[in-house]
Amino acid sequence: MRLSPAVRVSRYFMPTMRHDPSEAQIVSHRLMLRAGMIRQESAGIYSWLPLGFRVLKKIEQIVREEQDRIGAHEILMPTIQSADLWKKSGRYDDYGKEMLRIEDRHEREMLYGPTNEEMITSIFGDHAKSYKNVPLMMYHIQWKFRDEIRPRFGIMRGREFLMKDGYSFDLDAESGRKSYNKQFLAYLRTYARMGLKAIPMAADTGPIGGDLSHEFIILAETGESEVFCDKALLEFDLTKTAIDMDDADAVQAMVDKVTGPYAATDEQHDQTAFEAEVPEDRRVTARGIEVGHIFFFGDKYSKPFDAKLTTADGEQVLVQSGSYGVGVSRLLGGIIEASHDESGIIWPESVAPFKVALINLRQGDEGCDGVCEDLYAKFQEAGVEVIYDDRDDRAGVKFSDMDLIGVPWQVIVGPKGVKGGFVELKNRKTGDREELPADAALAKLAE
RNA sequence: CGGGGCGUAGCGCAGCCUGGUAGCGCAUCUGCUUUGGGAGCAGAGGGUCGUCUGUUCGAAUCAGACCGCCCCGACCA
Repeated sequence: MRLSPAVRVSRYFMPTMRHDPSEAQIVSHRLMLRAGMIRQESAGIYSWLPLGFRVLKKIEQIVREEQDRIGAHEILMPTIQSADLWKKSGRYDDYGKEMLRIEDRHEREMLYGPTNEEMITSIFGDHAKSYKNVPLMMYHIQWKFRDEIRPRFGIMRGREFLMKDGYSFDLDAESGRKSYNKQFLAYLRTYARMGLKAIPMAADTGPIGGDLSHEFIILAETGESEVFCDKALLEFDLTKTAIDMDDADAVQAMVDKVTGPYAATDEQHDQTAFEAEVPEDRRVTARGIEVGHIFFFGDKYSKPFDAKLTTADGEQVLVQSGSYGVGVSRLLGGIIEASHDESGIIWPESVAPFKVALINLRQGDEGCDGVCEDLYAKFQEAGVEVIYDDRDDRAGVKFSDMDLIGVPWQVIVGPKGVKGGFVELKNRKTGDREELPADAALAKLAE
């Protein structure tokens, strides 16, 4: 989806706040409200304002690209589902009060979907009948609703949230593992592209057993659970390694490499094993935020939905499946928790709402206006997303707002610079500034 | 759902105890002066005090019920 390439702050809807709203406790919630990215509509339910929407879409797009890269196909299933589907799997009763149940005008039982295993299994099962139809992966990025007992932390644990959920379909468990592995690596790439260090941790596999369930955790002080891992995992960078996703052995080797070192959430943690496996100086104990969960569940859903495939030998077997979730909206909060300072958000360039903030320090000054308008047009021509602060306001207001919303680069145009033939380029993250001619700044940012 | 707290202008809050014309800071609008890190002066607009019921001559203030929101706990992408 295409986002507008450039906006003027004077014509934008960006209700920034100078003070912290009293209801926000954690950093990401406070900053998202202050930056005018979201607005709470109800407990755990938010409207996405222009700035927040842009970031949400950028994150969504990265998730999408990495799913496409491993050959998963995007679909879109509805938010509202029929209770019948869930009665078939038995989860209509199991899910309890977290499921938002509604009734239509004909008094049919419906629900706002908390996830889509039932639906995708019935879609697949109705149309795929042969071993020739697999392996197959499909995913969608859709709003979900879980009626949390106590929503909190803003977007991090809302009731309505945007989630990518993917599903794999295979003829047997061995092939299923290959699909699982592909998703595993896709997840590492996805998070890395957002500037996050996500650590896969073995998760509870429930009644199915096996080793095919991982939670992806990013480290942040405000994390909901305590996690323990080998420091080696923090130093590993998958994006630096080229790998052929169709080479099952290479993929497995990579997964083994990343799952080798000790890593566990408090639920799975074994202190004795931790101390035995990891030298003291490499033991990391921190708090983590779960931003993804992948799970191979075999025939758990294919059985009730009777989703069977005919093998090459003419036998009927239940399809083997897994599901792969990414909390897309939660990631905004996660990224902010991991990347901010006293002044506000520091977006990694890959998800930043704009790459450049163009700041006119003297709106109405012929020279400043001229340089800014010229740069504004040229950034657009160069395909650089730019937000131009053209408000007739004090410099301090603009500096603060642009720092707050976390745009990676600021191009500052003031009367002194205009006279001297230069603009100032500031890096939001490092705070480094340099003075250089406008053309040079343009060239540097257009790279 | 248990425990705690809050609801007064867009945001942050005071007023409530002890009932009597609804206030402050920031933000907004107008004018002048300012102009490289959230300006100064002067003026202006903005409120069914969460809702309902009661007590009272009179309720933001007292009582009851309800609704909403926040925090702690059990639960979760």
